[in-house]
Amino acid sequence: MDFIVAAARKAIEELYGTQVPADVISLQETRKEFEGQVTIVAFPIVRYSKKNPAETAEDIGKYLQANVAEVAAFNVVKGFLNLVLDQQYFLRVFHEEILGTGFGRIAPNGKKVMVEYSSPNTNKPLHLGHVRNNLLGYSVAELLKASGYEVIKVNLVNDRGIHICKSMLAWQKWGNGETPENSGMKGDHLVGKYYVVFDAEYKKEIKALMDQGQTEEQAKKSAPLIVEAQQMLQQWEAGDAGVIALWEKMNGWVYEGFGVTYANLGVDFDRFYYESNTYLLGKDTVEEGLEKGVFFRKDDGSVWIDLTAEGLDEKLVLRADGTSVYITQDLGTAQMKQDDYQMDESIYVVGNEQDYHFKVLFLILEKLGKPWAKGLYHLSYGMVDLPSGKMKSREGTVVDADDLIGEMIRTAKSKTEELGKTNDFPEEDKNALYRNIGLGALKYFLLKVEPKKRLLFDPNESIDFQGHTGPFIQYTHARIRSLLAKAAYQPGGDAAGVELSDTELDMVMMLGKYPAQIREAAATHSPAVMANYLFELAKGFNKFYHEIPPIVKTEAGAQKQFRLNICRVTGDVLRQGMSLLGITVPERM
RNA sequence: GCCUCGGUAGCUCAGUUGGAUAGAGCAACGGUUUUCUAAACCGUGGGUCAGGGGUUCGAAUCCCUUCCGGGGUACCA
Repeated sequence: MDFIVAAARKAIEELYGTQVPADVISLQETRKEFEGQVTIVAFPIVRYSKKNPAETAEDIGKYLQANVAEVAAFNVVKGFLNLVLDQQYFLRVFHEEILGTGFGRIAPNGKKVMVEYSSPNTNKPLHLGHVRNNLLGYSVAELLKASGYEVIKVNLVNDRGIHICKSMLAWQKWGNGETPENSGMKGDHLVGKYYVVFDAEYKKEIKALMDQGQTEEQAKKSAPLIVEAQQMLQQWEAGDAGVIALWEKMNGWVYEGFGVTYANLGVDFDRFYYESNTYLLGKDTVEEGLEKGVFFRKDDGSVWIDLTAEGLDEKLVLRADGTSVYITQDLGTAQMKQDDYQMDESIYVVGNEQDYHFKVLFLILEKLGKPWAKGLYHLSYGMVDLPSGKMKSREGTVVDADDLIGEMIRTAKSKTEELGKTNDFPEEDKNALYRNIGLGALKYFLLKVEPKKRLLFDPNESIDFQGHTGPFIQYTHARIRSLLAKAAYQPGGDAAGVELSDTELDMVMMLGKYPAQIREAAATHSPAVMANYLFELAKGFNKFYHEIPPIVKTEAGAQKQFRLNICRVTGDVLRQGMSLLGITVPERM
């Protein structure tokens, strides 16, 4: 629509003798209740026209109608100039751009971006919060790929630390040699079970100590279990062969379990980093900062950065005993990732409880003069809450990822069977379909909400399969595929002899937006943008489908071919767009 | 306390480079199947865009302020 802006500026120049910047021409889609497709707002122009908005709009409308071939007519309503574009214009756009093979494919931009997501702890299974993280990370990576980036998906696994030692210790004490094999329990769940056991036993000890007169704080520090876990962590850091072997064994179980969950979610990674390899990094960076005078050392030997000038606090970057803290590691890891890949941008998909951490991290890297620091971005997303509030593993209120996936598939199965449309499917296809629909519903549910907003999940209310949902879009796609098959669709056709009805025009306009939607979703790191667009498109298609006479039974000709082309492109855009959300669409359902 | 992110229909959410009478889905009610899949379509009702002030021709959108909610503010990660 750039040509409208250009023409309007020319109109103003010729009518009023003054040049105006492009942003004076405010273009918007014409609201449904008025005639036309594009609207120019007259108010910003009045200071150049020196006339009232209605007269200004009238002037420009007349000029455009006379001088721009595509402008067939216009009307003015309260200072809004609504332009009616020629049908031929839309038909040309449809046949030359939308119908082309490259539609929706954006050329490589030569830039490399890293997306770090998932990044789980290895002491317990994944829950709904992780699911949101994984789906967001995967989708953002796909969106960036589609908008021209080279993408590296990275998972930074937190595989060491006190929490893992807790599981290890509890298993050692009370596990009786239980393994995933002999118990039939998924590895990550098994390890998680002992994490819970640890916590329960630890609490008992605390209570006992408090009964003996200790304060809660003392008790928490002196309970034998926590002391033992800390010793275990020290042994781990010292490279104790027995502890390392146990650690490797139990982490192995967890990775096997995570692998299954990742496969079910359909997410993947190009590279895994492990904190056991990175937790010592960052000390060089601290040295560098001291040399550059960005950091300073206190009398006790601890190293700090003063960010009060930026409205933040003083922040510790190295402990007095010379060991790393979280941010030390992250400074080092950021440098390592940069050295490994030399990417232009780097996105961290991490919950909003770490907003402050990343603000500080990026600021420090900038102060250290890292040229790549400006390419860092924290994709911060809101927590997934239950009606009762936050999910808490200790109170057993977490929604387990594997359970949820299983439940979604079962629900999809029962809903599908209720409808009875797939009774003739082979068993294998049925199961694939249930999985398709169940996961489609779950993924869409999580991705349609703007990332930074918190998300409410009610375990007692199953996720919908009707209305603004994944299955709605999947259904629309299946319907299109079925129709095309019945009509024995063949590509081809041109604008000659085609008349556009209102819904057909709507479809052409909506389809035309697809590339811009990819760009916007990628630029704003928001799968929700794509999700909402696809819903609008599917809704528009269903309306179109109901309004026009049955295509299959229509007599062959330009109009029929045009409608089939609309069906085909809509199906393709739905399929491609959903794949950018990590959702697959079925051929039948 | 300070920092930060939210608050839009009964519920879940769209809508912010400032534009027309604020939109969907669910739920409720009514209609559509001798027509290509009714997981669909059409219609009805439903709003103090948290409150107040300001800027503007025009504010859900920008500024100030109050209230409510989340998160952060560790020599934890």
